[in-house]
Amino acid sequence: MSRATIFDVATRAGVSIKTVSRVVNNEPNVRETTKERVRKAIRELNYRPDRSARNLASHRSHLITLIYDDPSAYEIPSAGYVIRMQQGALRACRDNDCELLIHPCRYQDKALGAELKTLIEKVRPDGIVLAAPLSNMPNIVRAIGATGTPFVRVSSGRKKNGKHYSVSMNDRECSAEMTRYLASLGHKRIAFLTGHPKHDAVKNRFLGYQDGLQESGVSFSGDLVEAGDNSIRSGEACAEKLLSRKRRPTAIFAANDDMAAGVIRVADRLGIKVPDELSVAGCDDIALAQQVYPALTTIRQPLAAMAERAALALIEHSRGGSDLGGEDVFAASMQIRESTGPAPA
Amino acid sequence: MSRATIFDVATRAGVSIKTVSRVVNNEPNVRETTKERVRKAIRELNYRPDRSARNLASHRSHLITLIYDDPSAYEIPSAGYVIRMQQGALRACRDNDCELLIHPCRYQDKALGAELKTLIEKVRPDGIVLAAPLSNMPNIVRAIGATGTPFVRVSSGRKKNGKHYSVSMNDRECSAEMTRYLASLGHKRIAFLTGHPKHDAVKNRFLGYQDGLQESGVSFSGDLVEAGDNSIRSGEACAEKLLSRKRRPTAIFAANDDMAAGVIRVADRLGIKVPDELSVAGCDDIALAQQVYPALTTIRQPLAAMAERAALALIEHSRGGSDLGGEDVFAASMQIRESTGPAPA
DNA sequence: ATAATAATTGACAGCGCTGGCAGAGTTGTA
DNA sequence: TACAACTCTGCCAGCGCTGTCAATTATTAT
Repeated sequence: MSRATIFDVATRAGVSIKTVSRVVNNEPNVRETTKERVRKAIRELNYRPDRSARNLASHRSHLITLIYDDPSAYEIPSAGYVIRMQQGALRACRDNDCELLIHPCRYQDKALGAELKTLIEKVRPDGIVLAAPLSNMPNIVRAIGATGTPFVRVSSGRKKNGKHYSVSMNDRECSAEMTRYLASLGHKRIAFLTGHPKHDAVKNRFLGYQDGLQESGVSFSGDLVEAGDNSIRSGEACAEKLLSRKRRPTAIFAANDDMAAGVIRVADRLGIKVPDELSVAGCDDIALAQQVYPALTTIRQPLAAMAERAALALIEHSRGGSDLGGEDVFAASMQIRESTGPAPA
Repeated sequence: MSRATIFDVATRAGVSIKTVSRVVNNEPNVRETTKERVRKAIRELNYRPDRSARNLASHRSHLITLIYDDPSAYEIPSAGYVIRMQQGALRACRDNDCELLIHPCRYQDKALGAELKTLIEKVRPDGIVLAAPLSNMPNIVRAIGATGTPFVRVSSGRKKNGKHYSVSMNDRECSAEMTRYLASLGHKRIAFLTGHPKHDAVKNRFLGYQDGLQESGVSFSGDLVEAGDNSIRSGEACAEKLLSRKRRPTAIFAANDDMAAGVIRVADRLGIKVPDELSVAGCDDIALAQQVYPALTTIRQPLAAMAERAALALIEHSRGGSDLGGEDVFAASMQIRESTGPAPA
């Protein structure tokens, strides 16, 4: 026996297929008793609307696409970043009768704009969630915008761009908070490791660091800033420079967790006790943060919640709801663990 | 101007829509000159077939669903496992005009069978890739089988089950190889850390360890086996027991990388040099394996390739191709890094 | 050359659902 | 009581494509 169609349900409930459609889609103006009769028939026949037919007739795909830079392409550990985004976006989709399509890609790819354009034309999703760092790349944003498909940018760094709705994080404020926290522990020489210059979020963190110093009455010194590139290795390199000085810093705040892990590793090699002689803080709260010893004090991004909000906005928009505009800012939260402590006397 | 339909293409090429359909779907029996004319029209109109219409008419969804246990549910680091599976499955889909739907879930969930059944009835994918450990759970396999949707089990441990096609790994052989490798370095006291008893793959590794010992002429001793549960903590606990003995092992082979990382951490604390005084080997080659110091010798699973094969088989099957049956076994590969070396004199 | 066969093309009926609109039934109001 | 203003329901025309099958044309065998 083949699967039940809307016609079977209508027949069994003694109504027209249109009425069944109304019940299935929660449209108004159906008498409660009728509704109940239809629901009963649906249950009895185990009826499930056919997605293709529904999509064809309604001109909606019920598909949201999550586009992100593929971490496995570089064997970097931030797979967790992706998983958490997926989790949030999926939550929104599952709650709203949509499906999520994922599209990992490589931000360095010269032809990425064209690739995404083709993808979008093929799939025709109702909306697109564009994750950082792609969300901060003007050519990508432009390519997607050109397709006319609604999209939401999710980025850790805020960026003034009134044209598109975006979901972002208070990166700068949070870095300032972390800096103030370190200062409140008595640290005076707080170093900062900047990250990859192409990565916007990381710039905001540096600004936040400067804010925090100022707010704490600690003067900024360029000597205490080393430039990394987000990798563990670069964190090690920076740490070696900083920790081999006569007056070394008592705290190091890295723009991401990988570099912070590198700092911890170097401190260990040099016999510098963390946190007794050196406090180390990171940013991102990747899985590694809890795997290093001592566990890393860091900043946790509400990635899942951000992606969920983004997907939700798109779904509502596709239902003919609200316009997509403005910006939603999520608050990151400090995760104080074992790698930070009072400044040494 | 709205998007071009098959009708527009047909008109422009001066053929019937059916012929356009033939060209688009690579059906045989279309004259080359006609084909070229149609292709030209397609290019000029930037025509893309409508997925919904096509799916509706062809009774295929062009959707493959990847079902897996959600790592982010436990904050465990093996997000990389999922990412690699996704990558492989996506490759197959992208190459074959299909899309991938992901469905993370929790294997402990009592109602998981029902959840999956609902999902499948709603989405009606052309096929399902079922990842370990779900692929080894009889009730899940049964629930999915009951829907009638073709599925492929992907598991690291082999399992005799003639009924369904499955893609698996030579876990046991590979563990034996690793054990022989350690023995060949002169190690006589090679300890093994078993993993979570519910995790099938891990059992095979223990068997492989025993095989390897035997093949190397090293006698097995229950004293050298400690029971962990796959976590870093349990690896630490096991290592503490093993390394505090009067005659401690000179090599420790852990059933997964997390536990191996725990061993390295303990060795470090106890001042035991790795690999000079102790060789450590793991299994899985998660990102952490390269982040610990020294980098971990381990076994790399061809996860992406396995998932790709699985998805490919499903796609071919959905095209009316081959039956799904039997088993494909993939070979894992040893990754020899810095954590293993000659046995101390 | 002619019949038989194969290759190529087209006509058309759906696939299962939603949107628009009209008709029927109800309630409210003067 | 009559009429307007709702609320509820059904009819039907697609949505854009594929499957089936018949028609037409090219090729090969006799």
